[in-house]
Amino acid sequence: MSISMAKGEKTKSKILEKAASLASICGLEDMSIGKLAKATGLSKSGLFAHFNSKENLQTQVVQWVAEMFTEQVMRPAFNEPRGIPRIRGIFENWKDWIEGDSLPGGCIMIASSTEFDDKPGAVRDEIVGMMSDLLQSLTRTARIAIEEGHFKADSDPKQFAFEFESLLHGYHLLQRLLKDPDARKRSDTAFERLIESYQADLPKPH
Amino acid sequence: MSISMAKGEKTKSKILEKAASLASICGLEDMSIGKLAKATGLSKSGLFAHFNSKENLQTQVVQWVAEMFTEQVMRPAFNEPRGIPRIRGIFENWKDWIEGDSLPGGCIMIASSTEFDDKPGAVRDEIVGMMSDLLQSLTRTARIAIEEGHFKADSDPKQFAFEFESLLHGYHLLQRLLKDPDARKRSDTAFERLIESYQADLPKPH
DNA sequence: GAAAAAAACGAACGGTCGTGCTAATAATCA
DNA sequence: TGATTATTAGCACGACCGTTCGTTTTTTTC
Repeated sequence: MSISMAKGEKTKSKILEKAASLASICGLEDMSIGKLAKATGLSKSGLFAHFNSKENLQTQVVQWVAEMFTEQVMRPAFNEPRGIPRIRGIFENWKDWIEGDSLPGGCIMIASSTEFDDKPGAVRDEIVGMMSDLLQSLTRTARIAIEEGHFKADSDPKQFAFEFESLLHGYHLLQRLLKDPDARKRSDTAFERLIESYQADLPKPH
Repeated sequence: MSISMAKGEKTKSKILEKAASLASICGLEDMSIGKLAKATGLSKSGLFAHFNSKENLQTQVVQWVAEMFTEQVMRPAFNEPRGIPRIRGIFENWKDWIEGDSLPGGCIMIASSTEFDDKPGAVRDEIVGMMSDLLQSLTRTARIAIEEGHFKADSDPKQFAFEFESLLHGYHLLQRLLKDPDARKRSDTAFERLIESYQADLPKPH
């Protein structure tokens, strides 16, 4: 009766998956329960019963996306060696993620950041937490690069995280709004310049 | 009868001003005609008559905001000397703009870029045009910095424009979503690093 | 001033929104 | 299997959506 966790959770996952797709295209607010019900084949009220408010649904979509992001962008990169290779891994995976390999509408985290920055409430709080965690992860990864001697010892890891994150936002703009065919090249160039400027002098002698 | 251009245009401006404020907070799509009517004191139908569809209203809001941006961010910076000072001017003015000195909800251009990147239509087209123009202006300004000898001769002005724009998006995130008290400092540091890396060697002897 | 034109209003439309209820169905447990 | 519980559906609600239309008010023009 209590440890079951059966059918309900299964369909809830299906719903959240569709919801993430839908929200990535039309936004978390514009994603209505009616549309989502149609997309999943459920009835509006049947779907609603899983979450007990729209705010709840939105919040859980954000959590779902955050897990997805961790799984597809961060975790694979942590198989890379510590330091710059790992940072490069995050960069590459994140670009793929933005291009819509997972969500058809691109990176919800970036989109919802601007959508909810002036809408107080539980959803905003969730997004703030998610983005804070992300920046913290990036900061940690930069700190590791310092420890490994890849980055200059006096580098500011939080500063690096900020500049790294900014770059991805820029890529998002070029790729998804402007559909600039040079988007990858532009962000790659900027990324190399960024790495270079943080990189420790005296690269290993060839 | 034809050259009049009187009361109508005046209230239309008032409407667009309020609309820009409202949209900066809740988004272009979530800004409803009803809310806007309440905010302006007009009746819903009276307001609607000025634009003949919501899409039209949204489009004109985007145009209005673009003009406002040019007026408050770009134009004052063009009083600065050509080259780096002018670029610095744009950067400073844009930060003020994002902080909400003009629009309470921050930079609509950035917000609507992610809101409409997957919604085809006239509004999206308008936003694309606006952002393209903006990047073009930034590119031109960087080219001038090359001409003035401030930037390295082999600098890629479009590349600079991309990195500059990215930075402002990053600032938007820190300032408006995360309310990071170090937002200014972070973006200032990144900006100086950006300028430095494009700057011509051999600064003029002191 | 009166006549003509422009601007704003009020009411209503078909739809969709989020959200409650109650009944039917499906899964689980005894 | 039958009883119980968890999951879905149907229906209805009040509110608001964008939009239309006919009327009234305000502004402009002569």
